[in-house]
Amino acid sequence: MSEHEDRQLVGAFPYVPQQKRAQQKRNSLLESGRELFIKNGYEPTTAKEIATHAGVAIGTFYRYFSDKRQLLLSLLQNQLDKMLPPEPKWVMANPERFLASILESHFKQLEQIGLHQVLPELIIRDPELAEVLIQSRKNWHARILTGLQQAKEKGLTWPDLELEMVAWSILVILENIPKKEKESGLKTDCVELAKIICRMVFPPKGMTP
Amino acid sequence: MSEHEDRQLVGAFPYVPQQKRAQQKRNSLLESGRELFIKNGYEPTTAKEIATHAGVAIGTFYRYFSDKRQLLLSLLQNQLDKMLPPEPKWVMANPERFLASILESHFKQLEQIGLHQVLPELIIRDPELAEVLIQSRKNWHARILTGLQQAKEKGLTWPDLELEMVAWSILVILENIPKKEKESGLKTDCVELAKIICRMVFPPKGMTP
Amino acid sequence: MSEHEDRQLVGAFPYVPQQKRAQQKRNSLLESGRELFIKNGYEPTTAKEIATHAGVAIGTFYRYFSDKRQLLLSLLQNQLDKMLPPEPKWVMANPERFLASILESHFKQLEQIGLHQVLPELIIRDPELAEVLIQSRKNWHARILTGLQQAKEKGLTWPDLELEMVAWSILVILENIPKKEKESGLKTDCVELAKIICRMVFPPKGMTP
Amino acid sequence: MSEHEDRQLVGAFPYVPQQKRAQQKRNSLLESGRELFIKNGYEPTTAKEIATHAGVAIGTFYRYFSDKRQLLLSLLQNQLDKMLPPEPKWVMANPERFLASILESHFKQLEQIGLHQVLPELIIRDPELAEVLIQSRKNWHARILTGLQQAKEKGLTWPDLELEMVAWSILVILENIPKKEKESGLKTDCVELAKIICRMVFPPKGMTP
DNA sequence: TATGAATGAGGATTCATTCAT
DNA sequence: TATGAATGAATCCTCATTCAT
Repeated sequence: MSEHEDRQLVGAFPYVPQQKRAQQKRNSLLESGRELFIKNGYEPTTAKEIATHAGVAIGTFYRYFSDKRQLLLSLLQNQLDKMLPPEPKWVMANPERFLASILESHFKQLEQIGLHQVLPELIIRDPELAEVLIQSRKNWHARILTGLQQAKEKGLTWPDLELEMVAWSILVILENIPKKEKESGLKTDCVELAKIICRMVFPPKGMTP
Repeated sequence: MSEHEDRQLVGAFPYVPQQKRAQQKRNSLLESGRELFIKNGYEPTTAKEIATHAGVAIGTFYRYFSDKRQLLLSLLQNQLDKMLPPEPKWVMANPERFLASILESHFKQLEQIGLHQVLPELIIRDPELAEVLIQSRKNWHARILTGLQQAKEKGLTWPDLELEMVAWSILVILENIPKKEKESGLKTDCVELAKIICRMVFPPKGMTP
Repeated sequence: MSEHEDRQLVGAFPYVPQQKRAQQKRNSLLESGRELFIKNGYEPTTAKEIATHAGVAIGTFYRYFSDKRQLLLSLLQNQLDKMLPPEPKWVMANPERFLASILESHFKQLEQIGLHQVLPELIIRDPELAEVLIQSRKNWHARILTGLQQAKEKGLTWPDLELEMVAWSILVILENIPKKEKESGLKTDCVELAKIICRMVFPPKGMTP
Repeated sequence: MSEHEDRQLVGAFPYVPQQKRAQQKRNSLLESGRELFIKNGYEPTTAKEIATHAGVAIGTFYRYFSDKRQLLLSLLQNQLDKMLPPEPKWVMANPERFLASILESHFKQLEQIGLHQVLPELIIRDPELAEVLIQSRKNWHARILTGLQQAKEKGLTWPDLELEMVAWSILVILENIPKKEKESGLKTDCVELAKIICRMVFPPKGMTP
């Protein structure tokens, strides 16, 4: 039943089609929504636009989604799934490798990050959605935190490390890289970035902490 | 002529009233706009709402602002002015003190930060406005960068410090603190934060770099 | 494909419906517009009024017309087509018969003349529209002129006839008859009118020019 | 009391100032109204515009005129006065001279004709005003008619002349000359025009009617 | 008198949503 | 199922008019 894999969990959807043809139509709407939300923002994008872009009639839009918001939620559902961490194990020997993996998995999801641009607009208006997003961030945060804790327990980090705050700092930096790249137009040098972050966490090699 | 002091410069707008009474009304509209934008977001806030909240008729709104966007720009004009840096001198002896001053000046502007919540919504739709905001960020960034450069020239920092990226990291962290506080409900411990940041920049005291 | 016959060409408007039902609705709007424009004038007539009069919602109005002006243009498009001349051949033997035909075809278009009442209001504000109307008049003028020329070449007219100006005079007289009838409430005596006009053009029967 | 000469007769005016200064202000408003009505039409011209153009505040506008319509009426009152006929006596010996005088007096009032452009817009909406204008036309018509009658009584015209209709035709031609000149950009040749008109009225010289 | 700030009714237009075909 | 016509609430904005200064 692999067709049901991404069945939506948020809200009660009017209809998740069983037939392949219909599935395609639904996906086409999702994809159109994603593109238009990213390009024009959430509010300014109309249901009609999405339908037209997807090559279906407006009535069809409302067959698959109760409204614009629900399409967005489905989209996020999909994306948040993709955001699930690729086993973020903090490898003690070479912490920078850990960061590399996080950065890698993060940047490979550039499209999904596109949606991130849209979210701030929504968080204010949609507390339910905000909650979902905050949870997602908390997961990220927790994963980073866990890694740090393990490293700390092994005596690898600064002994007085404020785990919470460092984890948060790392999270914030990672989150904002796409924005930085977009504004500057330059690709970020991951090695340098990892070095910087590691200095927050680990004392210099030659120094006994 | 103190009445003219904060005359607005944003746009070529119809009217900035000369009379005290009218000035008050205009400010009242600005303040109402700020509150509602922060509370409900930009798009969902209507001109009528702002007028009603300010206790004036809708016509009065349009007397002072060509539209909602103009009001927002005026608001930002005010706020961005307030963001001008309070003598951002990087005091070599005690770098954490420098951070303290930045953090301090930053947190004292909590209201302005409120507006920041609104901005992402706008950046997609309003490239002109986006430009203004990006400029403002660049100023912040430049100021932090300058401080770091001076410190580096004095041999105080890690010798291989990637100035640009460190400055950007610091900026991002500072920018996101209000959001963090809002989400977690906790006040940030500035001392800890300063310590973390300093580790990105300076080698440990006892260590000759 | 008779459904496509009277597809509108004015402007690039959203939608000319393919379905019969919708066509009817569109025509109903056109007719309502015509009536209200004639009765109340162009400016004072609102889109809402037209929609209500046509028995549809305001949204439906904007489905078929981008705005009031567009509706008017469509209306004129229809009417100007109807104004195309019914073979305006100047029959040499009996010039008054020629006039009769013009007058006849002119008076049979009383509804279209209704719209003429509306036009002066628009010409000032809408140069594009004014151009269309002036062209239409020029056509009329040209047709009258051609007839006169033929008559002149055959030696039927006053030899020193100022063709241009006579044609213009006839045009003006014809154009204003509806107004005259409206103001006086009396039907115009076409025979008398024809006689008067013919005296401008032709020397008396018994007189060799 | 020559200052009172053009005291308004239409409606009850809020205020006709006695003082010279105020009179100037009032005239300035009238003149501004005239210019703007002619340039932009009646409806689209706002009271504010008129006031600004006249260099006074909007409140002042309403001191002198109850509203836009009343300003227009005052304007027409002035103009209609100017339209009073310069003793239109039909000189039997040379009828073309008569026409010359009419045409002359008519073309000397080109500015007033400017207002004529505005009237059609109003007639539909303002029956009271329409009445005034129709009366004015009737006066013109009556004057032309009288001249023709005298000529007819003297046996100068076609014996079967339809006085009413000829008078009307002449009126219509005269009325439309400014429009013609505006559209074609050419000055009308009065002599030719007079010739044409005379042929409607008088039999050829050599011919005993 | 003159000013111009304030008012708010009213017109234009959009778009989410429904429903008959 | 798919369509797209129809709806009308909601928003934007203007402008005639009033009234406190």
